[in-house]
Amino acid sequence: MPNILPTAFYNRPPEIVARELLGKIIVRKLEHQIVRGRIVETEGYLARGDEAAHGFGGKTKRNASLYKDAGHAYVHGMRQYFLLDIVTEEIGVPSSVLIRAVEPLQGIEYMKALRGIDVVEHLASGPGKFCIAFEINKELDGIDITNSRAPLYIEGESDSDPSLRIEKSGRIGISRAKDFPLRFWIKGNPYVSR
DNA sequence: CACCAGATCCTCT
DNA sequence: GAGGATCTGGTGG
Repeated sequence: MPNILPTAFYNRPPEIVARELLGKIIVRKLEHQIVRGRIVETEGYLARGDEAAHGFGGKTKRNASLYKDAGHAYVHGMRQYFLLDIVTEEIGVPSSVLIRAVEPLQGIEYMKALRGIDVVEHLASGPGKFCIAFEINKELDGIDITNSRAPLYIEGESDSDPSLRIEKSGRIGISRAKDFPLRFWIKGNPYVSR
C-alpha cells in the first residue's frame, strides 16, 4: 500500500514542508501511464511579508487555490509553462511550496516523448520542465492531492529521512525577496536545476 | 481595451 | 551571462 502524504503533513510552515518534501515520491496518474519521480529541489513561499509570494497582493481569480487547505495543488502559468505549488498551512493562509526539480523514476520514455529530449538529467530539472514531463496543467489547479483517487499525489514517510544531505540558498528566478533562504535541494543530486 | 510584469527555458557567446 | 520567445492575468484608463 502506498503511503500518501496526508493533509497534516502539509499543514505546517512552508519552510518546513519544503525541506521535508525532499526525497519524497511524486506520482502522476494518467490514462494509460503512471509517471513517478523523486523530489530533489523545492522553494518555500510565505503567507506574510514575502513580496515574491503570489498571495502577497491579496486573493484574485488566478491565485484562489493558494487559499485552500493544506495539500491542495496551485498550478499557475508562467509564460509558455506551468508551475506547480503545494499549498501549506491552514485554509485562508496563502503559503506554499514550489516543486522545482524531480529525479525521474518511472515512465521515463513517456517523459522523453513529452519533453522532446533524451537526456534524463534534463527531463524535470526545473519547475516548468517538470510540469511538462508530468503533464501538469491548469486542469489540476485546486485539486486535493492527499488521497489515492487524485491524479497527482506524493508518497513517503511522514517523518524526515536523517540520511539526506540537504542544502539551502536564496530563491532563484525571481526579482523580489530573492534572498529569503527558502530554496532547498538534495546535496550533489544531478537532477537539480541549473 | 492596452499595457506590462512575471516563481521559465533554450540558444548562443 | 545575456537576450529573445511567447502567454496570461491584473491593473488602470
